[in-house]
Parts: sequence; structure tokens; C-alpha cells
Amino acid sequence: MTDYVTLLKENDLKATFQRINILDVIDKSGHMSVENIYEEVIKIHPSISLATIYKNIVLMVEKSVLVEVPISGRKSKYELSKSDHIHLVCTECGEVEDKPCIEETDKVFHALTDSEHFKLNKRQVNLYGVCASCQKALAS
Amino acid sequence: MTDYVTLLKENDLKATFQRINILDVIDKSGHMSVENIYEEVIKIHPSISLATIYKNIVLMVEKSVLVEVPISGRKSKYELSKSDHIHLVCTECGEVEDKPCIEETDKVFHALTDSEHFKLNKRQVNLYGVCASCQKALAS
DNA sequence: GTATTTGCAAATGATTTGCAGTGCT
DNA sequence: AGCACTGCAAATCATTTGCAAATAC
Repeated sequence: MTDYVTLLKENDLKATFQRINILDVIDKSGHMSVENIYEEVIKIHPSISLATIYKNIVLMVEKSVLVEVPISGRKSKYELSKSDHIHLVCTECGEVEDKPCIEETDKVFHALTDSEHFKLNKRQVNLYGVCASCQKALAS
Repeated sequence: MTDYVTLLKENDLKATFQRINILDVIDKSGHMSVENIYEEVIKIHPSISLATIYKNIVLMVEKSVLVEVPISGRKSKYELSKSDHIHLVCTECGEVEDKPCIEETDKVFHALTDSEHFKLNKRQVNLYGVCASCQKALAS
């Protein structure tokens, strides 16, 4: 289990029970919408308010503890900051799966942006399709 | 100038003045938020309502005439459907620029998804950074 | 002890909906 | 003519804000 207390303190955020639970819940699931986070955290900490979830997501995104994953046709999800990767987004069930990023791809991106004098900071690759389990469900 | 009337009719949508103007405005700018679309279209067609803009965007995205471009930390923008490309998103001014997609990158994506038994339908690549003109503005 | 954070309730903002009238084909 | 589309106003849903009480350090 990751040490969320340290992670928070390193980013000048007090280690409250609420924050630790938000991080824990996101980490367990991988990618979650605000609504989903609330539904899960409230099970562990029934008195938490939705406003607290919102305030903390905003704060933790600012501090780069969390990353927003915007998705076509759905609400954004949030994930813990981690090394670059690609998202496979299922358009049926909405699940997001991570795949490691390929080094070659990254080189291509830099080549593209350098020629534009564009100072590249962050890559975001979403591949939309149908996951294996939804394909099965659809076939039946 | 593209023939928006044909484009609409091919997609079973009546060619109303409102829709033609929405398409025209998006095409001219490249990428626009709902708000921006409304601000521009109202100049040409002052009686249009925001509800009509919303209804038509939903409809045209369903019919794949438009594509949603979700962006971290901002409202989604919309563009006309066109061949695959990459978005350079400036985190300062919010402008989005298109770059042609590299064939190699596409092969890599397919390799990644095939191994997952993931049926790939759509690619969405956003590269976030600072555009040339914002770099200049920031330097001064 | 002090500054930050929380939870509540209210405010704001964004998007959707219902419906009567209008316009495309 | 007939159905789809528009515009308005109201409804809903999502997110933000202000403030008094609670908590981390």
C-alpha cells in the first residue's frame, strides 16, 4: 500500500482522513469520476461531503498528485499521477485500462512538436473501442 | 467552402440555417467550445437560442458530423469530423492546433490494442504544452 | 495555537427538457 | 401536409462558494 500520508505532505497538503481515503479509493480502482469517488469514500467515511471531494480533487490536480483524464462523451475521470501511459477506453462500459507508453511513440511526438516550436509538457493518448468483456456481452 | 447542406442531408439531418451556421463557424475556427459557438453564431443569426446549439451539437456528434475534443482543465471543444490527426493544446491560451497523424504511431496503437483483444475504433491524442506565441508573451 | 480543512447550505453555472409555434422537404 | 426543428422558459444536474466549527501539525 502506497504511503499516501507522505505523498500528501510532500505536496504541502495536510494528511486528512478524507484525502487519504480519496487517494486510496482512486488507486484501488485506477480511474474514477467525481461521482464514483464520492460513492466509494462515503462507505468508509459516511460524513464526508461532496463539496470536500470537489475541493480536494481541484487541489490535488493543482499539486499534480492527481491527473484528470477527460473522456469523449463522459465525465472526466481522475487517476494518481504515474509514468506516461496510454488509456484504452471502452465506449460500452466506460472502463479505462492503462497500457505502458512506447518509447518510439514519444519520439514521434517530440519530433512533431519541435517542428512547431511547441513546448511539449504532457501527453494524453486515449484509444476508444470495445473491451474484450463487452465484446462478449454484445455477441450474446 | 464545404457544402454543409449535403453533409447534413447525407446524415439525415435537415439543412437548417442554424445548423449550417454552426458548422461554418466551427470549420472557420477549427475547434470551439459550446459557448464560443454560441457567441459567433449569434452574430449572424441573432435569434438563435443556446438550447438549439446544445441540441444540435448532441445530434451532430451522434451522427458523427462533429467530434468532441475533451481537454484537461477546460470545457470540451468540437471539430468537424476529419481524418485522424493529433491535437497540440496550448495550456496558456487554450488554442488547439491539428497535426497530421503519423502512420507509424497508428501501427503501434494497433499492436497495443490487438494484444488486449480490444476492438479499436477511435484514436485521440492530445499533446499539452505552450504554443510559440504564448512562449513569446511569457518571455516578455 | 494557528492556519487549514471540513461540512453544510446556498449560489452559481452548465446542460436538458417540454411544449407551442415554425420551417424544411 | 407532415414531421423535424426552433426558441423560450423552466427543470435538472454539476460545480463552486462562504462561513462557522473541527482538525492537523
